[in-house]
Amino acid sequence: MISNGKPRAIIAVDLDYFYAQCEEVRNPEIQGKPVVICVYSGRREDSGAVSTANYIARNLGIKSGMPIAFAKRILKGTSDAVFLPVDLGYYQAVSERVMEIIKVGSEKFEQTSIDEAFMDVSSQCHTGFDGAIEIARSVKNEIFSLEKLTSSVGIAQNKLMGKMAVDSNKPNGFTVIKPGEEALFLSRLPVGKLFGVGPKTESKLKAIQVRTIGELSLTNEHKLTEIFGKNLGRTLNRWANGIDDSPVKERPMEQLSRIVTLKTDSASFDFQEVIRSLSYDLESKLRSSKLMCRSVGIIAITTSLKAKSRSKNLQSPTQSGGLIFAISADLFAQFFQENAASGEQQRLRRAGVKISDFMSETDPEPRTLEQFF
DNA sequence: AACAAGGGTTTAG
DNA sequence: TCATCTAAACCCTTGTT
Repeated sequence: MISNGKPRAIIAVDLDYFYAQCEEVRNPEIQGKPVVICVYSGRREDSGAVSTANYIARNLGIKSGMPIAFAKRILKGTSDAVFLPVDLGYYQAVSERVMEIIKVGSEKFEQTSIDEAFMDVSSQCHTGFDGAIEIARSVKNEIFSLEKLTSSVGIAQNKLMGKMAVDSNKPNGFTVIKPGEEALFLSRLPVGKLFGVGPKTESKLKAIQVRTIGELSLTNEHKLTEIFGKNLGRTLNRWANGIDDSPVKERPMEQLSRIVTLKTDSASFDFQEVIRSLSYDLESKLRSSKLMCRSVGIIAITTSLKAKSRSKNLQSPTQSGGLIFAISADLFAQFFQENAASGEQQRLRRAGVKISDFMSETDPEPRTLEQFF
Protein backbone atom coordinates (compact mmCIF):
# COMPACT_ATOMS: atom_id res chain seq x y z
CA MET A 1 0.00 0.00 0.00
CA ILE A 2 2.73 2.40 0.92
CA SER A 3 5.69 1.18 -1.07
CA ASN A 4 6.09 -1.02 -4.11
CA GLY A 5 9.65 -2.23 -3.51
CA LYS A 6 10.99 -3.97 -0.45
CA PRO A 7 10.00 -2.36 2.83
CA ARG A 8 12.54 0.16 4.07
CA ALA A 9 13.49 1.61 7.42
CA ILE A 10 14.36 5.32 7.20
CA ILE A 11 15.54 7.56 10.01
CA ALA A 12 15.29 11.35 9.77
CA VAL A 13 17.63 13.26 12.09
CA ASP A 14 17.13 16.96 12.80
CA LEU A 15 19.38 18.92 15.16
CA ASP A 16 17.23 21.11 17.41
CA TYR A 17 17.29 24.93 16.91
CA PHE A 18 20.72 24.30 15.49
CA TYR A 19 22.50 27.66 15.33
CA ALA A 20 21.18 28.77 18.69
CA GLN A 21 22.00 25.43 20.29
CA CYS A 22 25.57 25.62 18.95
CA GLU A 23 25.90 28.97 20.69
CA GLU A 24 24.52 27.50 23.92
CA VAL A 25 27.10 24.72 23.80
CA ARG A 26 29.91 27.18 23.08
CA ASN A 27 28.83 29.47 25.89
CA PRO A 28 26.74 27.68 28.55
CA GLU A 29 26.18 31.04 30.29
CA ILE A 30 23.34 31.75 27.87
CA GLN A 31 21.46 28.50 28.55
CA GLY A 32 18.05 29.19 30.01
CA LYS A 33 17.86 32.62 28.35
CA PRO A 34 16.11 33.57 25.12
CA VAL A 35 18.74 33.27 22.36
CA VAL A 36 18.19 34.89 18.97
CA ILE A 37 20.58 34.33 16.06
CA CYS A 38 20.62 37.26 13.64
CA VAL A 39 21.77 37.99 10.11
CA TYR A 40 22.69 41.67 10.19
CA SER A 41 22.47 43.29 6.76
CA GLY A 42 24.74 46.15 7.79
CA ARG A 43 22.47 48.88 6.47
CA ARG A 44 21.64 50.36 9.83
CA GLU A 45 21.87 49.37 13.45
CA ASP A 46 19.69 46.27 13.82
CA SER A 47 18.66 46.02 10.17
CA GLY A 48 18.42 42.39 9.13
CA ALA A 49 16.46 39.29 9.97
CA VAL A 50 16.28 36.56 12.60
CA SER A 51 17.83 33.36 11.34
CA THR A 52 16.72 31.14 14.20
CA ALA A 53 16.05 31.24 17.93
CA ASN A 54 16.00 28.81 20.82
CA TYR A 55 12.67 27.57 22.15
CA ILE A 56 12.62 30.00 25.05
CA ALA A 57 12.67 32.85 22.53
CA ARG A 58 10.22 31.09 20.20
CA ASN A 59 7.76 30.70 23.03
CA LEU A 60 7.92 34.44 23.54
CA GLY A 61 6.92 34.98 19.90
CA ILE A 62 10.25 35.12 18.07
CA LYS A 63 10.06 33.61 14.60
CA SER A 64 12.62 32.85 11.96
CA GLY A 65 12.69 35.50 9.21
CA MET A 66 11.37 38.21 11.49
CA PRO A 67 13.08 41.63 11.34
CA ILE A 68 15.66 41.95 14.11
CA ALA A 69 14.16 45.24 15.25
CA PHE A 70 10.79 43.53 15.66
CA ALA A 71 12.34 40.75 17.73
CA LYS A 72 14.09 43.29 19.95
CA ARG A 73 10.82 45.06 20.52
CA ILE A 74 9.16 41.82 21.59
CA LEU A 75 11.98 41.06 24.02
CA LYS A 76 12.21 44.63 25.26
CA GLY A 77 11.10 43.72 28.75
CA THR A 78 13.14 40.51 28.85
CA SER A 79 16.42 41.73 30.29
CA ASP A 80 18.35 38.47 29.80
CA ALA A 81 17.61 38.07 26.07
CA VAL A 82 20.72 37.31 24.01
CA PHE A 83 21.11 38.50 20.40
CA LEU A 84 24.04 37.01 18.50
CA PRO A 85 25.23 37.34 14.89
CA VAL A 86 25.38 34.12 12.83
CA ASP A 87 28.76 32.41 12.90
CA LEU A 88 28.31 30.03 10.02
CA GLY A 89 31.88 28.75 10.02
CA TYR A 90 31.48 27.53 13.59
CA TYR A 91 28.12 25.86 12.92
CA GLN A 92 29.54 24.24 9.80
CA ALA A 93 32.39 22.71 11.78
CA VAL A 94 29.97 21.33 14.39
CA SER A 95 27.69 20.06 11.63
CA GLU A 96 30.52 18.17 9.92
CA ARG A 97 31.36 16.31 13.13
CA VAL A 98 27.71 15.42 13.75
CA MET A 99 27.14 14.30 10.15
CA GLU A 100 30.12 11.99 10.47
CA ILE A 101 28.47 10.33 13.48
CA ILE A 102 25.26 9.83 11.51
CA LYS A 103 27.04 8.69 8.37
CA VAL A 104 29.05 5.92 10.00
CA GLY A 105 25.88 4.54 11.56
CA SER A 106 24.05 4.06 8.28
CA GLU A 107 24.41 2.04 5.12
CA LYS A 108 22.94 4.88 3.07
CA PHE A 109 23.16 8.51 4.11
CA GLU A 110 21.83 11.81 2.74
CA GLN A 111 22.48 15.24 4.23
CA THR A 112 19.68 17.64 3.29
CA SER A 113 20.81 20.78 5.12
CA ILE A 114 23.36 21.92 7.67
CA ASP A 115 21.31 20.32 10.44
CA GLU A 116 19.30 17.50 8.82
CA ALA A 117 20.03 14.09 7.40
CA PHE A 118 18.39 10.83 6.43
CA MET A 119 19.65 7.34 7.16
CA ASP A 120 18.49 4.25 5.32
CA VAL A 121 19.11 1.37 7.70
CA SER A 122 16.98 -1.24 5.94
CA SER A 123 19.89 -3.57 5.31
CA GLN A 124 20.99 -3.34 8.94
CA CYS A 125 17.76 -4.57 10.45
CA HIS A 126 16.14 -7.61 8.94
CA THR A 127 14.32 -7.81 12.24
CA GLY A 128 12.15 -4.97 10.96
CA PHE A 129 11.46 -1.71 12.71
CA ASP A 130 12.82 -2.55 16.13
CA GLY A 131 16.33 -2.61 14.71
CA ALA A 132 15.85 0.83 13.21
CA ILE A 133 14.53 2.17 16.50
CA GLU A 134 17.65 0.88 18.25
CA ILE A 135 19.95 2.52 15.71
CA ALA A 136 18.07 5.81 15.97
CA ARG A 137 18.32 5.78 19.73
CA SER A 138 22.03 5.11 19.67
CA VAL A 139 22.73 7.85 17.09
CA LYS A 140 20.70 10.35 19.08
CA ASN A 141 22.57 9.39 22.24
CA GLU A 142 25.94 9.59 20.56
CA ILE A 143 25.26 13.07 19.16
CA PHE A 144 24.39 14.18 22.67
CA SER A 145 27.33 12.54 24.41
CA LEU A 146 29.92 13.69 21.88
CA GLU A 147 28.62 17.17 21.02
CA LYS A 148 26.15 17.98 23.81
CA LEU A 149 23.48 18.65 21.19
CA THR A 150 19.90 17.48 21.43
CA SER A 151 18.23 16.28 18.26
CA SER A 152 14.89 15.01 17.09
CA VAL A 153 14.49 11.81 15.14
CA GLY A 154 11.71 10.28 13.11
CA ILE A 155 11.54 6.67 12.01
CA ALA A 156 9.30 5.49 9.20
CA GLN A 157 9.16 3.53 5.95
CA ASN A 158 10.21 6.39 3.69
CA LYS A 159 11.83 9.82 3.74
CA LEU A 160 8.57 11.77 3.61
CA MET A 161 7.08 9.97 6.61
CA GLY A 162 10.41 10.16 8.46
CA LYS A 163 10.32 13.91 7.95
CA MET A 164 6.67 14.15 8.99
CA ALA A 165 7.53 12.13 12.11
CA VAL A 166 10.46 14.39 13.11
CA ASP A 167 8.49 17.57 12.53
CA SER A 168 5.61 16.35 14.66
CA ASN A 169 7.68 16.21 17.81
CA LYS A 170 10.40 18.78 18.54
CA PRO A 171 12.67 19.50 20.27
CA ASN A 172 14.34 16.39 21.63
CA GLY A 173 11.69 14.21 20.00
CA PHE A 174 11.69 10.54 19.14
CA THR A 175 8.82 9.53 16.90
CA VAL A 176 8.04 6.27 15.17
CA ILE A 177 5.47 5.81 12.45
CA LYS A 178 5.09 2.08 12.07
CA PRO A 179 4.34 0.52 8.70
CA GLY A 180 0.60 0.77 8.16
CA GLU A 181 0.14 3.74 10.50
CA GLU A 182 0.78 6.35 7.81
CA ALA A 183 -2.81 7.20 6.92
CA LEU A 184 -3.81 7.43 10.56
CA PHE A 185 -0.91 9.79 11.24
CA LEU A 186 -1.58 12.05 8.26
CA SER A 187 -5.31 12.17 7.67
CA ARG A 188 -6.45 14.64 10.33
CA LEU A 189 -3.56 17.07 9.93
CA PRO A 190 -4.22 20.40 8.22
CA VAL A 191 -2.88 20.26 4.66
CA GLY A 192 -0.35 22.99 5.41
CA LYS A 193 1.48 20.54 7.68
CA LEU A 194 2.33 18.31 4.73
CA PHE A 195 5.97 18.73 3.73
CA GLY A 196 6.13 20.80 0.55
CA VAL A 197 2.83 22.58 1.16
CA GLY A 198 3.53 26.20 1.98
CA PRO A 199 1.18 29.19 2.18
CA LYS A 200 0.61 29.49 -1.60
CA THR A 201 -0.24 25.85 -2.13
CA GLU A 202 -2.36 25.82 1.00
CA SER A 203 -4.52 28.68 -0.22
CA LYS A 204 -4.95 27.11 -3.68
CA LEU A 205 -6.09 23.93 -1.96
CA LYS A 206 -8.43 25.86 0.27
CA ALA A 207 -10.05 27.22 -2.89
CA ILE A 208 -11.06 23.67 -3.83
CA GLN A 209 -12.23 22.83 -0.30
CA VAL A 210 -9.21 20.77 0.62
CA ARG A 211 -8.30 21.49 4.23
CA THR A 212 -6.75 18.32 5.59
CA ILE A 213 -4.15 15.89 4.32
CA GLY A 214 -6.86 13.25 4.36
CA GLU A 215 -9.00 15.36 2.03
CA LEU A 216 -5.98 15.89 -0.22
CA SER A 217 -5.37 12.15 -0.33
CA LEU A 218 -8.89 11.68 -1.72
CA THR A 219 -8.55 14.40 -4.33
CA ASN A 220 -8.46 13.31 -7.96
CA GLU A 221 -4.88 13.38 -9.22
CA HIS A 222 -6.02 14.81 -12.54
CA LYS A 223 -7.58 17.77 -10.74
CA LEU A 224 -4.33 18.36 -8.86
CA THR A 225 -2.19 18.24 -11.99
CA GLU A 226 -4.48 20.79 -13.62
CA ILE A 227 -3.87 23.21 -10.79
CA PHE A 228 -0.26 22.46 -9.90
CA GLY A 229 1.23 20.95 -13.05
CA LYS A 230 2.18 17.40 -13.88
CA ASN A 231 4.97 16.73 -11.45
CA LEU A 232 3.74 18.65 -8.46
CA GLY A 233 0.19 17.39 -8.82
CA ARG A 234 1.30 13.79 -8.82
CA THR A 235 3.71 14.33 -5.95
CA LEU A 236 1.08 16.02 -3.79
CA ASN A 237 -1.29 13.14 -4.37
CA ARG A 238 1.34 10.55 -3.48
CA TRP A 239 2.64 12.41 -0.45
CA ALA A 240 -0.85 12.92 0.93
CA ASN A 241 -1.12 9.13 0.84
CA GLY A 242 2.23 8.66 2.56
CA ILE A 243 3.80 7.32 -0.62
CA ASP A 244 7.42 8.20 -1.35
CA ASP A 245 9.85 5.95 -3.21
CA SER A 246 12.72 8.43 -3.40
CA PRO A 247 15.99 6.83 -2.35
CA VAL A 248 18.30 7.98 0.42
CA LYS A 249 21.22 9.15 -1.66
CA GLU A 250 23.90 11.82 -1.42
CA ARG A 251 23.19 14.39 -4.07
CA PRO A 252 25.83 16.41 -5.86
CA MET A 253 25.62 20.16 -5.45
CA GLU A 254 23.77 21.71 -8.40
CA GLN A 255 24.29 25.43 -7.83
CA LEU A 256 26.23 27.92 -5.73
CA SER A 257 25.15 31.46 -5.02
CA ARG A 258 26.21 34.48 -3.01
CA ILE A 259 23.98 37.46 -2.40
CA VAL A 260 24.36 40.59 -0.28
CA THR A 261 22.21 43.47 0.82
CA LEU A 262 23.54 46.71 -0.65
CA LYS A 263 24.41 49.57 1.68
CA THR A 264 21.84 51.68 -0.15
CA ASP A 265 19.35 50.81 -2.89
CA SER A 266 20.93 51.27 -6.28
CA ALA A 267 19.55 52.34 -9.67
CA SER A 268 22.78 51.60 -11.55
CA PHE A 269 25.68 49.16 -11.45
CA ASP A 270 27.69 51.11 -8.91
CA PHE A 271 28.41 48.10 -6.70
CA GLN A 272 30.98 46.36 -8.87
CA GLU A 273 33.43 45.73 -6.05
CA VAL A 274 30.79 43.86 -4.08
CA ILE A 275 30.04 41.63 -7.06
CA ARG A 276 33.74 41.13 -7.70
CA SER A 277 34.30 39.80 -4.22
CA LEU A 278 31.29 37.49 -4.46
CA SER A 279 32.70 36.19 -7.74
CA TYR A 280 36.07 35.41 -6.22
CA ASP A 281 34.37 33.81 -3.27
CA LEU A 282 32.59 31.50 -5.70
CA GLU A 283 35.89 30.74 -7.41
CA SER A 284 37.35 29.56 -4.13
CA LYS A 285 34.34 27.34 -3.50
CA LEU A 286 34.75 25.87 -6.98
CA ARG A 287 38.44 25.26 -6.36
CA SER A 288 37.90 23.52 -3.06
CA SER A 289 35.26 21.31 -4.69
CA LYS A 290 37.47 20.74 -7.75
CA LEU A 291 34.67 21.91 -10.02
CA MET A 292 34.13 24.19 -12.99
CA CYS A 293 30.86 25.84 -13.93
CA ARG A 294 29.21 26.34 -17.30
CA SER A 295 26.52 28.82 -16.32
CA VAL A 296 26.76 32.20 -14.61
CA GLY A 297 23.84 34.30 -13.45
CA ILE A 298 22.91 37.26 -11.36
CA ILE A 299 20.23 37.64 -8.71
CA ALA A 300 18.62 40.99 -8.10
CA ILE A 301 16.14 41.84 -5.39
CA THR A 302 14.29 45.08 -5.97
CA THR A 303 13.25 47.66 -3.39
CA SER A 304 9.84 46.02 -3.37
CA LEU A 305 11.54 42.66 -2.66
CA LYS A 306 10.74 41.14 -6.03
CA ALA A 307 13.34 38.68 -7.29
CA LYS A 308 14.82 39.10 -10.77
CA SER A 309 17.46 37.05 -12.48
CA ARG A 310 19.57 36.92 -15.61
CA SER A 311 21.84 34.11 -16.67
CA LYS A 312 24.12 33.01 -19.43
CA ASN A 313 25.60 29.68 -20.47
CA LEU A 314 29.29 29.74 -21.27
CA GLN A 315 30.96 28.33 -24.35
CA SER A 316 33.47 26.53 -22.17
CA PRO A 317 33.43 25.80 -18.45
CA THR A 318 35.32 28.04 -16.07
CA GLN A 319 36.61 28.27 -12.54
CA SER A 320 37.80 31.86 -12.86
CA GLY A 321 36.48 34.48 -10.47
CA GLY A 322 37.56 37.11 -12.99
CA LEU A 323 35.40 35.58 -15.69
CA ILE A 324 32.47 35.03 -13.36
CA PHE A 325 32.73 38.70 -12.42
CA ALA A 326 32.97 39.85 -16.05
CA ILE A 327 29.84 37.93 -17.03
CA SER A 328 27.97 39.12 -13.96
CA ALA A 329 28.94 42.71 -14.66
CA ASP A 330 27.62 42.36 -18.22
CA LEU A 331 24.37 40.91 -16.96
CA PHE A 332 23.92 43.69 -14.41
CA ALA A 333 24.68 46.32 -17.05
CA GLN A 334 22.13 44.70 -19.34
CA PHE A 335 19.62 44.52 -16.52
CA PHE A 336 19.87 48.21 -15.71
CA GLN A 337 19.77 49.09 -19.40
CA GLU A 338 16.54 47.15 -19.97
CA ASN A 339 15.25 48.63 -16.78
CA ALA A 340 15.88 52.17 -17.98
CA ALA A 341 14.46 51.42 -21.43
CA SER A 342 11.21 50.14 -19.99
CA GLY A 343 10.91 53.28 -17.93
CA GLU A 344 10.63 51.16 -14.79
CA GLN A 345 13.69 52.53 -13.02
CA GLN A 346 13.51 49.84 -10.35
CA ARG A 347 16.16 50.14 -7.69
CA LEU A 348 17.98 47.15 -6.24
CA ARG A 349 18.13 46.33 -2.58
CA ARG A 350 20.12 43.12 -2.83
CA ALA A 351 22.40 41.73 -5.50
CA GLY A 352 24.13 38.42 -6.00
CA VAL A 353 25.84 35.94 -8.27
CA LYS A 354 24.88 32.37 -9.02
CA ILE A 355 26.79 29.62 -10.82
CA SER A 356 25.58 26.22 -11.96
CA ASP A 357 26.03 23.45 -14.54
CA PHE A 358 29.02 22.01 -12.78
CA MET A 359 31.50 19.56 -14.10
CA SER A 360 34.60 18.08 -12.66
CA GLU A 361 37.90 19.97 -13.05
CA THR A 362 39.47 17.05 -14.85
CA ASP A 363 36.60 15.12 -16.39
CA PRO A 364 35.10 16.72 -19.50
CA GLU A 365 31.83 14.84 -18.94
CA PRO A 366 28.98 16.97 -17.62
CA ARG A 367 27.71 16.11 -14.15
CA THR A 368 24.30 15.01 -15.39
CA LEU A 369 25.66 11.82 -16.92
CA GLU A 370 26.96 10.41 -13.67
CA GLN A 371 23.60 10.55 -11.92
CA PHE A 372 23.12 6.80 -12.18
CA PHE A 373 23.56 4.83 -8.90
C1' DA B 1 8.63 14.96 -29.64
C1' DA B 2 12.57 15.87 -27.06
C1' DC B 3 15.76 19.02 -25.46
C1' DA B 4 18.25 23.43 -24.18
C1' DA B 5 18.21 28.07 -22.51
C1' DG B 6 16.42 31.59 -19.88
C1' DG B 7 13.37 33.50 -16.43
C1' DG B 8 9.96 33.11 -12.62
C1' DT B 9 7.77 30.90 -8.30
C1' DT B 10 7.50 28.20 -4.22
C1' DT B 11 9.37 25.83 -0.43
C1' DA B 12 12.51 24.79 3.22
C1' DG B 13 15.93 25.53 6.75
C1' DT C 1 7.00 47.73 13.01
C1' DC C 2 10.86 45.60 8.61
C1' DA C 3 11.74 42.40 5.36
C1' DT C 4 19.00 37.38 5.52
C1' DC C 5 20.98 34.00 2.97
C1' DT C 6 21.44 29.36 0.37
C1' DA C 7 19.69 25.64 -2.30
C1' DA C 8 16.42 22.66 -4.60
C1' DA C 9 12.39 21.53 -7.33
C1' DC C 10 9.19 22.84 -10.26
C1' DC C 11 6.69 25.73 -13.84
C1' DC C 12 6.39 28.29 -18.11
C1' DT C 13 7.87 30.10 -22.69
C1' DT C 14 10.62 30.15 -26.66
C1' DG C 15 13.55 28.25 -29.93
C1' DT C 16 16.19 24.32 -31.98
C1' DT C 17 16.95 19.65 -33.50
